[in-house]
Amino acid sequence: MKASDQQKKGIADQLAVAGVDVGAHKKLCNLVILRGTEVVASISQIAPEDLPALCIEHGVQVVGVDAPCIWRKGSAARQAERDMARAGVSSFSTPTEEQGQSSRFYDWMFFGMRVYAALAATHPRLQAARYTSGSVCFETFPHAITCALLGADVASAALKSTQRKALLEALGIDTTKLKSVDARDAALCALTAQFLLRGKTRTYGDAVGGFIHVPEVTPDDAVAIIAKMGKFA
DNA sequence: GTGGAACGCTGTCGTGGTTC
DNA sequence: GAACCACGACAGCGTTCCAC
Repeated sequence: MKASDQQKKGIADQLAVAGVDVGAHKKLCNLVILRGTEVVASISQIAPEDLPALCIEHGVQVVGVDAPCIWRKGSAARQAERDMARAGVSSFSTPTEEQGQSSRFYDWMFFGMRVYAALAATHPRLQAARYTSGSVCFETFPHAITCALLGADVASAALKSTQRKALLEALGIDTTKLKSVDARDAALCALTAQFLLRGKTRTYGDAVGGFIHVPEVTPDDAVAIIAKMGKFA
């Protein structure tokens, strides 16, 4: 690792970052706050409107959110989703707002929009491909993060429960505070926030359809992570 | 009783194979 | 080559089962 990268990593590890996994009426949101590899907080069933105060209380710099930041416009999929499909990363297809209103199945997406709206005053959505400074939130999602860290051919949504837990542990994060799959997904979002602070993220999409940020690692790093995961990779 | 894991469901997209 | 269909992928939800 270059000296400048070491310095960025050190700064990123000192700052608190957060990940939010968005559910609907019953589950609400899961919030996980990381500082370095330490899980500072893991809180479940939080209303979107309560997130800013918790982020400020813990000095959170960047928030990764597991929910679409923008509805689809027209019949074509969002640019970010098309980009990921070309890269071999399957993703959930964001509907139009009208489609979202037609089924309760999409209630969780409206909760996601509430998360971005609630954070707008303290952590406005990053609307550029690269992070420069300040407190922001950004869109990401666990399967894409897993694909980015392990490779699309290794990551499996079917094994998400065990594989994502093993991935977090391979990266040195204590998962004992992360009781549910949702908490672990939020932790992966927080982890991506650390990569964003270091300038080590890959970005899919455009300003119109919104950006999706995922970690960027070297092939050697991916091999090392997979080796640490053992049978779960 | 509580919490975690597993499973099937919904809705849409992209891919690959088959048919015309 | 174009059109069609089947399949597998993702997300969250609800239910069921099992371990503690």
